[in-house]
Amino acid sequence: MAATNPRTPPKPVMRDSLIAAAFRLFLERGYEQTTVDDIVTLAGVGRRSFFRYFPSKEDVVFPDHEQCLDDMTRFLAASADTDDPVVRVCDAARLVMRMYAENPTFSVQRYRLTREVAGLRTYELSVVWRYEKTLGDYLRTRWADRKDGTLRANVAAAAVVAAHNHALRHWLRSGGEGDPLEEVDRALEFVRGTWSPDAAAPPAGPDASAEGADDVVVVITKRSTPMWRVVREVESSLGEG
Amino acid sequence: MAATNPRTPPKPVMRDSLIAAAFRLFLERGYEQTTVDDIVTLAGVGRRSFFRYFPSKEDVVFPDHEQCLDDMTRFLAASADTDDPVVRVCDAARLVMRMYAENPTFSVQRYRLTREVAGLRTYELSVVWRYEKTLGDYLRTRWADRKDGTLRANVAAAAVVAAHNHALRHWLRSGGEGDPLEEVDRALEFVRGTWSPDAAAPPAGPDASAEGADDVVVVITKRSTPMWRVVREVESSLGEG
DNA sequence: AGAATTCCGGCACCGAGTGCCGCACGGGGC
DNA sequence: GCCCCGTGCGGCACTCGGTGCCGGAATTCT
Repeated sequence: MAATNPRTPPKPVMRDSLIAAAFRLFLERGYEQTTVDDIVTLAGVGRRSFFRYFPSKEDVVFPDHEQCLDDMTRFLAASADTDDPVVRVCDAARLVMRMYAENPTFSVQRYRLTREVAGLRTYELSVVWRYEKTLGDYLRTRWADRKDGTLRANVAAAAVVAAHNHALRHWLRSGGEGDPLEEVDRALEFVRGTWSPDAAAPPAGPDASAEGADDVVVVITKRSTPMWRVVREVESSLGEG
Repeated sequence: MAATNPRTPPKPVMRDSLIAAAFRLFLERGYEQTTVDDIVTLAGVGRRSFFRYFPSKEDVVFPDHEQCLDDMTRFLAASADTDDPVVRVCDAARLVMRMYAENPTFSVQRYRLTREVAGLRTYELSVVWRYEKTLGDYLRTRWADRKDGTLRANVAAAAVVAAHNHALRHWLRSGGEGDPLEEVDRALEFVRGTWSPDAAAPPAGPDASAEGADDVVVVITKRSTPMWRVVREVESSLGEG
């Protein structure tokens, strides 16, 4: 071995070396076949230090999500009230995709792990849930005055997360080829266009948005139709303005 | 609890007594403060038997989800191709809500546990994910010919699950008062009306099943909506016929 | 330099989960 | 009656993730 580098710029040297050692072992012999003792032995540190930097063995697989979640929270907190909430939330989702895109090989390797190991998959689920909750909380406050605002917020957050994950997984399955940002844009556009028709993207002129409050309900019935149901549909949709 | 379910071929005596003992201890001294040894001691059985009936300590908190997931899978597999996929998926979500509604007190107690204990929350997340995946798989096969079918399926499944959870959590937070089925119907109606405009239909539609070909397309758009988008939705939904 | 704080390693310990073995059933078969 | 065999249960003994605690070394402050 060459002489150790005397330059140690920041402080997270041990943290990074633990991540490196962990992934080396995870990829070559599997996650569950690797014990924490194996990791700390390879990294040349004490076992106790591992749990100082990572609260659990699973956390070492997702070392950057905590930071990304902070970024998203700050991003949403810094949004103006004039912005379209849905657009803002889509941009927040793009933040996550950008994090994945920064290290394609690392992201792909991690994806292979999470696909095989059930424990890592559930851990990733909990991370995704925190993202979704962050988006949902933001939408909830923005739509606090709206009737069914919380329901709308929950569903919208779930749809955005689902679209993001769709694009992300497709990109990861391809091995990190192509531009994931482009893919997630397509998916989010689909969500925004299909789910939330207000403030459509392509035409920048949303008519009757200022103080109109005039709901437009279009009912198209083809052939014979049980009218009682159509009436109920219209009534229920008019009931929530 | 009286013996209710006749569909239990094996002898669930020990299993039920383990569940009862576990919840007694969980509710009186907390989940993490209760060890598996405490449970088996109270139940009067050996420690090894616990893990014969429940693969992990968390599984004892969700003893009925496995059965419910099977029910949902069978329900979707038994659906005719003429059914509206979205309606079918909403009915599948109702199945889950019905399971919760069968034992309100038990559901509320479990809800309190999952709210406090982080480990149980992530476990519940993994269960919800399996439901969502089941719904998504079904929609994916139904929309295989559609452009962006998988994206549509993922987002729709996520929206349905989010709406279901919204109604469920609201009902659980109220302590199990009122009719949760009614609440989930409202929430699912919102999703179907807002997200998927094609073919609004009653859950048990007696019409349109005899000789078919009488498609009813109802498009409801809230607020002012760019008409080109409505037209596009109608056209695409008519193209499937 | 001396003191205080922080960082690290090495225990000892707890609890979840597993493999293995022995035992007590219970039911045929003869 | 006996023996045989499959099954369900209990009781180890063990691994491994995770935590509390303490002593020592490195670093920083004054």
